[in-house]
Amino acid sequence: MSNLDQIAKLAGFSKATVSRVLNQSPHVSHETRTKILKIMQELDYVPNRNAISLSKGQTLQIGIITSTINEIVLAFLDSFVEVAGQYEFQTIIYTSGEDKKKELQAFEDLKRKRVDALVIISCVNDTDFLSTYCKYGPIVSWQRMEHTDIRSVAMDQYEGYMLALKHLIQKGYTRISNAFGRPSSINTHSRQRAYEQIMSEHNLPVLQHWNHSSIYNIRDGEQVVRDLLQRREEFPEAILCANDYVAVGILCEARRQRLNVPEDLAIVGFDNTELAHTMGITTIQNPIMAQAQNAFFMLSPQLIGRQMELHSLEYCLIERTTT
Amino acid sequence: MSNLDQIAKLAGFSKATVSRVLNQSPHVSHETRTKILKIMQELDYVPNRNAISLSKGQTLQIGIITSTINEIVLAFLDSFVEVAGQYEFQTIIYTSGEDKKKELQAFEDLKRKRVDALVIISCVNDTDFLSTYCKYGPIVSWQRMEHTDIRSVAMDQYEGYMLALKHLIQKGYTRISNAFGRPSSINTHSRQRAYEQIMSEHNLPVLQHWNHSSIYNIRDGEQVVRDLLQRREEFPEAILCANDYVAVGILCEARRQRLNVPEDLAIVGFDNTELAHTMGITTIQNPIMAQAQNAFFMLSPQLIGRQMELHSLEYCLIERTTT
DNA sequence: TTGAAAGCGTTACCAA
DNA sequence: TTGGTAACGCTTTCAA
Repeated sequence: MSNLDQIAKLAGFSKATVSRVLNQSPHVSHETRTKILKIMQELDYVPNRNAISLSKGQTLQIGIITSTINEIVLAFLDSFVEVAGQYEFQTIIYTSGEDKKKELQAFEDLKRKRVDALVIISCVNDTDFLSTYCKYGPIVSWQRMEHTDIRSVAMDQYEGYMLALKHLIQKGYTRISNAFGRPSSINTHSRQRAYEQIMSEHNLPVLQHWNHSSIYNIRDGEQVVRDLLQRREEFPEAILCANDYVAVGILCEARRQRLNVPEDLAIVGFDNTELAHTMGITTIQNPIMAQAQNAFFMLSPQLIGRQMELHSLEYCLIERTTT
Repeated sequence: MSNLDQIAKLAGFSKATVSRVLNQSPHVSHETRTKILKIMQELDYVPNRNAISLSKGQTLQIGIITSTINEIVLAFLDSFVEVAGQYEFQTIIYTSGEDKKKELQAFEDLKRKRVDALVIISCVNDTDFLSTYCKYGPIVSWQRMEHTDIRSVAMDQYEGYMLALKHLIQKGYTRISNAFGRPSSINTHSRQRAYEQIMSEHNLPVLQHWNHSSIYNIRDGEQVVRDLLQRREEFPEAILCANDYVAVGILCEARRQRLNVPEDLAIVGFDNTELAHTMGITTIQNPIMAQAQNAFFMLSPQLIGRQMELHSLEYCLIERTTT
């Protein structure tokens, strides 16, 4: 493998000049440049990334942290990789599996300059603690955060959930249940707030066993239906789901149990993923791609010294066949 | 940010000794070690990754190349990140979007020592050309490859497809159609070979318009059903799919078109993903996780100087409700 | 057990 | 427009 020194010697110039050619400096004569470029080509030379990173103090790598990669995360991840790539940044995945120690490695990697910035999709460490890492580089979060200086790119789900609730009530459903995600998350709190508010406003019944938590995926959704069926006489008319995948699970299991959707049970998903479209599930359109792009845009002032305009975000309801 | 030099000076030792502490060298007195460790702690010191990578000539990063991240890729990616992480390796995603130039960047990054190794999930460049990069580091592929020294971790899909075909024939289906993936891929050729062989062996009909190519996802699957319905009188009894997602699309669209599954149309997926289970789709179990682990194991001799035993791979058929 | 010094391969500042 | 040289922060070899 050839290096700058060899190129310089062969060309009869100094390393400095070769470096200038590499960095498209205007202060190189045309002649010199062509000569050096020719030699680089002959030697099949490419600069060593580690040396550049060390010297510049910048790696052009961004870490992205998630407890696990599922289809919801995928939509965000995919969009983020795409937009970061447009600005020459690469993306490194850190999956924690909910392990605090493992998750912390990503933050340590910011400190040790392996990555220039960090994007949190989900995290389990204390956010106040995590925000002490902000001094090592910019950090943004998809997951909503409180009491920290880590900015979040997500929207308050209160609005979106409200949309779904109003839709159900307007359609005449009154016995409304929920399949929430992480119990302690801000999203879940927002959703609960919306639910409680509207149910009491309209004087609608709320049964304890209608509200499930820690429901994340298809299998969890299937289980919810089986749980609800335990008390058939108190069966809800509609269910709001943590995400579309939960809705898929509920829909499939409901069919398996000979329930008619939406007559026996109406279902509303969340996110408007491809699958919700395919299976005809009414859902809330969550602009994930726009949020992923915003995540990069929020990092960009510190990364590339450029302020980018953020996409404006808005929920909307997509009515399909499950309500 | 503190560095080795500062630690050394404060501790009253040389950089070499501090470095030895960092690398758990046995040639440091207990006293010295504790003293140095204490100072590191006080200064909140962590070594700079770029400096280490430059000095050692190793980055502990592995690049993984795919044209796009979809759910099938996800299963592989997720498992690979997991196993690589166990050996302290991080994973960098390169999505090419089928763009040869963009894809090549990953290989250039191997050359410029940004990554220590490469895993190809799918690629569009000429494989003979790509294999010239093998001299810069180990490369393995999930996608099957021919005529190169890039080893593949995938199985010949002939076997798996045969399993599905025999199952259908045994169940009495005779008008069998296909939804293939990338037309030029080795997988597709294997599948076609299996199909042609068994159909001629059993003297079964093969209609031109039964065989679709470039069918990759749910939407493509939906379209296949609409296409087939164009000629209702020549409608097949069964369809084999490129993957489970295609099968999902076909199943959903079939229902929408009031076709009964499996009476009017039997469906067989491929891969046995979570979704196939949920929707009760008969499919071929493809040990993706084992293949992802094998991918790392095949790199490991050159990466960590250790030969690992590969998982043995085997297909099997999972019968559910769509056949 | 410790230290001095030469790498690793760039960039960037100051002169010329 | 060019060159010399000091960073960048660590590892590793050779001596002591």
